[in-house]
Amino acid sequence: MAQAGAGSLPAMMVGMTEGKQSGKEHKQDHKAKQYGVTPQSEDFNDWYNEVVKKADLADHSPVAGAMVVKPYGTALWERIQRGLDDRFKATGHQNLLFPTLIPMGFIMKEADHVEGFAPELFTVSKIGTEELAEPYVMRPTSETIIGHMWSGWLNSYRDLPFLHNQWGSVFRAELRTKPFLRTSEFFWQEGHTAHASEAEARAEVRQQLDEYHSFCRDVLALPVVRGEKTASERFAGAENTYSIEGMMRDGKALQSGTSHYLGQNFSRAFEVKFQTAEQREEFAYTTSWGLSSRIIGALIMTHGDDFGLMLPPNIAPIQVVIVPVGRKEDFAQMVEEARRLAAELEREGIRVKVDDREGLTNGFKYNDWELKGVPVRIELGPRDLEAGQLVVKNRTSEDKETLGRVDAVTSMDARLDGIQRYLYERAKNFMLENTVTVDTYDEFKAAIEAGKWVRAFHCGDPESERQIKEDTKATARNVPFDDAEFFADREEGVCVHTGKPAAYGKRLLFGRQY
RNA sequence: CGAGGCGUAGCGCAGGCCGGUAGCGCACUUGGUUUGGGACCAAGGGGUCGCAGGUUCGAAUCCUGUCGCCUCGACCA
Repeated sequence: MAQAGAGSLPAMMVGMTEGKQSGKEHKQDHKAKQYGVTPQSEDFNDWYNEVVKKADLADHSPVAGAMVVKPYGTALWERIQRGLDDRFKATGHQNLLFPTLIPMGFIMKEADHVEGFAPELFTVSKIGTEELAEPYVMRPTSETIIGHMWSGWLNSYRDLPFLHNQWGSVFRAELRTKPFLRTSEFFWQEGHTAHASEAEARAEVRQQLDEYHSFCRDVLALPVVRGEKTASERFAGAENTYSIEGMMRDGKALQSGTSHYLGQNFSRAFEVKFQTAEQREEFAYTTSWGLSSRIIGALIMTHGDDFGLMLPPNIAPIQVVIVPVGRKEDFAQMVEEARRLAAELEREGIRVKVDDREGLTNGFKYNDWELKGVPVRIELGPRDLEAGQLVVKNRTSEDKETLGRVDAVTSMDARLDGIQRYLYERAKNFMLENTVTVDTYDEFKAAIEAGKWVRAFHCGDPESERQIKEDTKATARNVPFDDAEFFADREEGVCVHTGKPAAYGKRLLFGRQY
């Protein structure tokens, strides 16, 4: 019975595998069906674009490089927002909202900042037909206007720290775009804080990066490497930039969140100063940190497979989908039963959806929910009802299980936890297996060419980094922290590129990147 | 923004070289038969051929421009 269905699975898997290997015609087949996607191994780009579209995450808008995030994608983003927002609040941060339009002059006030952002600014120079005396820019980030406002709000050290965060979107013109990964407008959170001392500001920078890290690990099941960016990869206007880097299933790195120590650069430019307890005047020490909707791209590319998305239960908008099966005359009753079951699962705190769509075959529904990455599917039919059992299938497994109904409900939470852990372990192992340690430039090039991450010594010279990028398209992702759980060992050596003594006292992580 | 490719029904495509008023598969609607891994039969609905100009008696087709998407490059989260 249930085994009959499970029995035909391997045949289908083989079919999919053949499709991978024999080229164009099969690719057309994948595309022709509304719910099939090009296998990852055949064309990772096509796979990604098709998953985004067919899983109903996002769609292209008529505006160049600006996407529309559809309800399913937005549900995902909202869950990410809520998770992060709770964490920010728990550490004393407050949300506020700044204008999208920033006076052009503000951007000009911090030298590195201007230089970094000038090429990608959208500018508003008219209202109606009236030319503006001073144009606005669409914010590429909000350090400047926040600095401007802070200068008016800050008098005494007693006012500090400012622990602010804004949820919104920013604009950075992109000539080459990709949904979630690189769009001209993107959605994010930008935290901005001001402190009375460098030490406190630095602690904040680290705290928020760690927050991103644990959120990625525990909620998104994304293993990420915490570390500091090299000088050439630093945020425009920052003293130090730190990042979390994740590995996608094509071996490329994705910077998944950043945190910056801005020192007094912006506070000087915007006169964000205060009186100390000793009655001296001092500029505030500021930070900023951001995580964007790009993280959805990380979820897609870290966990997804040839069947589509695979969402970690802790973030999945729908954790369990119930598909009522059986003959037409039983369907209405099965839907009833499925709703009853859904209510039981909801009482366990689980997010459930009953697929009560009529006229679609079960197989179609199974594929549909697999494409959308729902972690667990339950099949409920007359036979199950009679036997007091359910057929349960994890998105992460090929096998169906037949379980007693009560057990299935009470063990669902543990099952979801298991899937969550499995996804993290799988991604972690993938990252570790695809990272190699090298000591020669030839090995370096070969490893990058093979789509790996590379751990290598570097002299710290930006010109050498530039050269490496030109040769290999790989950049220094970051210098892992001493207490990063991956790649943290301190070592001495010589630069893999120049042969000069290595900087940083450890190997850097290099890779091609999104 | 440079080079290349592509825009024809919701999706995937054919037609274009050789101009004559648009077609296929899937999806959709209705009816019937089905239903535990992408159903079947029958009858239907849906397209100013991305947009704007031009050439022509006539343009999906030829020409020019423009917008958008994809790949590579330069730039970036």
